[in-house]
Amino acid sequence: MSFDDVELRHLRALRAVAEEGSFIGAADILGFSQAAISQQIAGLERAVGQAVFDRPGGPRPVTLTPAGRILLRYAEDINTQIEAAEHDLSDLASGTAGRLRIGTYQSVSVQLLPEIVATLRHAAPDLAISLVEQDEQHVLIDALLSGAIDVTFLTGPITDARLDLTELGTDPFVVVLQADGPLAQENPGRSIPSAALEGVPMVGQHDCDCQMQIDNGLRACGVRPRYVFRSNDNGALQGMVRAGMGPAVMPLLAVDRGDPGIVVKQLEPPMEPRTIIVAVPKGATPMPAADRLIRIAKTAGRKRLARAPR
Amino acid sequence: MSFDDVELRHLRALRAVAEEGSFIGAADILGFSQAAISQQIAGLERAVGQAVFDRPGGPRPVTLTPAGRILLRYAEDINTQIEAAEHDLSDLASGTAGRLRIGTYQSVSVQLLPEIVATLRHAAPDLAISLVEQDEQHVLIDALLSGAIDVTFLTGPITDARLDLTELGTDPFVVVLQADGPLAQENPGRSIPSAALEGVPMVGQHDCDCQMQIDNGLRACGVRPRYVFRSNDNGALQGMVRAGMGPAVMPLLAVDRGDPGIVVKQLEPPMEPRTIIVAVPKGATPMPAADRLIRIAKTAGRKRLARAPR
DNA sequence: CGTCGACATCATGAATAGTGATCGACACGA
DNA sequence: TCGTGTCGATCACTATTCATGATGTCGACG
Repeated sequence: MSFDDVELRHLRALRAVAEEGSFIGAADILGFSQAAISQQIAGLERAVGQAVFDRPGGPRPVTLTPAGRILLRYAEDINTQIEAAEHDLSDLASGTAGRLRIGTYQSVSVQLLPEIVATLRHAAPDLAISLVEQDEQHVLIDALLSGAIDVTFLTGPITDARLDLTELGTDPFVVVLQADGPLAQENPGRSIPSAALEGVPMVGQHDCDCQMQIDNGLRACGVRPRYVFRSNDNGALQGMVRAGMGPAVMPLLAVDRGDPGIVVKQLEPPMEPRTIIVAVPKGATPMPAADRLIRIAKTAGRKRLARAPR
Repeated sequence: MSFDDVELRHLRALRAVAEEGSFIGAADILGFSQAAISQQIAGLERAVGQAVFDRPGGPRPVTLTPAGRILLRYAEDINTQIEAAEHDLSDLASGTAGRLRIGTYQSVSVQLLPEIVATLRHAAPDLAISLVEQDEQHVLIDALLSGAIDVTFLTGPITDARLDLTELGTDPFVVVLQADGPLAQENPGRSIPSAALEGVPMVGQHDCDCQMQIDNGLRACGVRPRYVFRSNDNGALQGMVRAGMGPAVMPLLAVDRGDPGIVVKQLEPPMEPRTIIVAVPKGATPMPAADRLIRIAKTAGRKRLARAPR
């Protein structure tokens, strides 16, 4: 018989008896017989090795011993914890409260995510959403697998057996040109042949997953890109295009199409587009809030992205 | 099946499995079979209404679900509480730590209590001793019965069925005279007849339990006391005696006998002495620290007080 | 494709919790 | 002082729960 035999049942009985001042009252509250309460308290006292109640006998109320008072204080605290846990878990189950940590990267952050987050906030006002922006995809994946984030956006094509992937659609790579620059004038249509970029000084991001995909795509078209300006800020890139530094190949999502100083053209032949993906850990129990996010993201993707391939 | 069915056993299993990453490991730690752990986790999951572990199957370790992570955090907290409770209770049982609140009143505070507290501190260095000084006895008794203090000094004679009384000894009432005043010169022996006080201006305390006992005692000897100065500070009273304001009748414990300006004489016939008593609530489980205090106080009483009557 | 490792499940026996009845103690009122 | 009522303890009994060992199932790995 030791302290480890204390169970929540005992603490609940302790609380009830202390509140009611009688075993019978506690029995009523807890829905047990008086004998059950008597035995529970006896069990508790055996476990802690000392009496927790003084029983004056007769119709007088039982009172806490010093040990009982100490124990009761902890019992109250523990009860509070349990209730908080219950609350948190029901929040989690409903997906409408608690915490959702979302991994994201720049181009998604700019255009797609604000709309998704707004919708999610509206659907679950008490959900604490936190965003982790990180342009290196493998870092996002590591964070997801380690539990540092609950769900993350990624770009495909990608296959990873440890992830559960949901494709939202595709985001084509486009060429961004100075609106009245020579390349735009030479190519008045909606597209521009990839050969037109060969040897042209360009602007682009610093080496990252996204830029590598662009460069690989260009090389596949026979273009060896030459960069005269690099920045990871899409607005800065677009500003440089506008200023005539050179064209940029960017994912469409990253382009601010309201800018009159630039024009957007499709590459001919088109590069394989990247797919926008939401990922959660494979096999792991999903957070309902993450499920909700994915549903919302799919809706947003249908509206804002090209149809997903296959 | 509801959240109320969660028991500490479940949380212990949760912790063990989460730490070990396997049911079998947890079973080893807790000293159960693997089947038992499996059932405990299953019971926990039924109680909370959602899975707490993802079982990937095969030799890969089980991992917490989001719900499991939340629950585990609370489980850790609760475990901490339980351990703290165990610690506090063992402190209480040994009486060497924790908290002891002692009720006291002025004359005990001055001479008897410092020695007792010093001894107690030496015997139980980690015990947090707090003193509540209050000269109105019924307030001390109320505080004791309501649990605001754990043990209190009182003065007798007293009978109260709600209290468990321990008499430490008696503290006689004595007459304090100006050393070279007329009353001292007229009564060179060790005692003074009560009649000598009749009509003499005296100094005494404001009306309190103690002073009432003195006045009743004097009246029983046929003396109607007349006070020309009152203070509840024993030092002030003694100073007034020294200054020749008049004699005082005080409990011996309250007299600073090292003062050469005063002499102490027994009253003849003697008044019924007050008894010094330590009280704890009757019937209630005693605090071991209170028991220890009482034992120490009895020793101190034997040394410093007259033998307790009968 | 078979084996191994790990969890689930099942049948069983033991421990335990809960129940209703009864006992004993105490305060209170006649 | 003696019922009397109230309350907790205890008892015997029942139902539930718990733990076990054996077996089943699933996935990973070679």
